[in-house]
Amino acid sequence: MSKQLVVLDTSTGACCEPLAEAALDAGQAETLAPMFKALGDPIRLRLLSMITSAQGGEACVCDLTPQFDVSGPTISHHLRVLREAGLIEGDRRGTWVWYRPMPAAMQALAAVLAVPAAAGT
Amino acid sequence: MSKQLVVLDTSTGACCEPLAEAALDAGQAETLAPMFKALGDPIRLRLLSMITSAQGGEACVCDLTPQFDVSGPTISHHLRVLREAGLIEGDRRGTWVWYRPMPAAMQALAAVLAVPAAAGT
DNA sequence: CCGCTGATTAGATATTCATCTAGACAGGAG
DNA sequence: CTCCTGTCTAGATGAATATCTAATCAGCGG
Repeated sequence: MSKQLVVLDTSTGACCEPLAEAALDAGQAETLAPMFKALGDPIRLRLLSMITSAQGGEACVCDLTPQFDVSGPTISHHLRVLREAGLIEGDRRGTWVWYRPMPAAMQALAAVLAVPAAAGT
Repeated sequence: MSKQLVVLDTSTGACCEPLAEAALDAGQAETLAPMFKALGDPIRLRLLSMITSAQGGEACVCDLTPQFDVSGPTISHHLRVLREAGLIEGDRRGTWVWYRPMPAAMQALAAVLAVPAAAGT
């Protein structure tokens, strides 16, 4: 289910193609902006980073929470924001809840940040 | 004002490296989160996209403003947020002001979104 | 200098957000 | 069932934000 499209144009055989040739339209911006907004908090950025780089591709809330100076409910709130933005998903497994990244969403954001190669040159 | 961080390790000279192997530390998150936050508004996202994909790698405020339904000062405010986040820079040329993207900053953000390729493997 | 156009700054306001405490819900152990 | 631990929800509050109008600054042409 989490098999996802690769937005890269590999026809030339090179990676890092200039993906952002055309400007986003209003609808795309309305879709993508909430995802970027979700990353606009240091705690959420670290949470996503921890989840994404975790062994096995997922992380337990019980391992995430103690790494921050804020209360448990605050971490829960931030995880919910990331989840509602479509950047992560989670499920309870017995006592603990585990979260995984959603690669397609992250790739969609990365694509927006691809600067046309000829920008400066 | 405009500080010039480069959070990327480009020492290998190769592109598309798996940059997000390790989780961000608190300091990196504090640096990067304001940049993501700046992109967390549809108008700013479109502004950056327009500037980035503009002919010649820069765009005039006079061409950007009419494409939105908000007032001139509001566009000016959003451009300032993008500028203070280090994502764009601008200068006045006679009557008009032109903005350009800052590719290093955008690449730093894209690197955070690189999902470790071996996540599932 | 005076007026005109483009862009930014200043101040006001209504909304959104991050955080907390208190309480509820889920699941396992005795 | 009862207790305990882990996680989430609810409600409150102070701070940050997006937007506007009015005013200011920068440059150009008479």
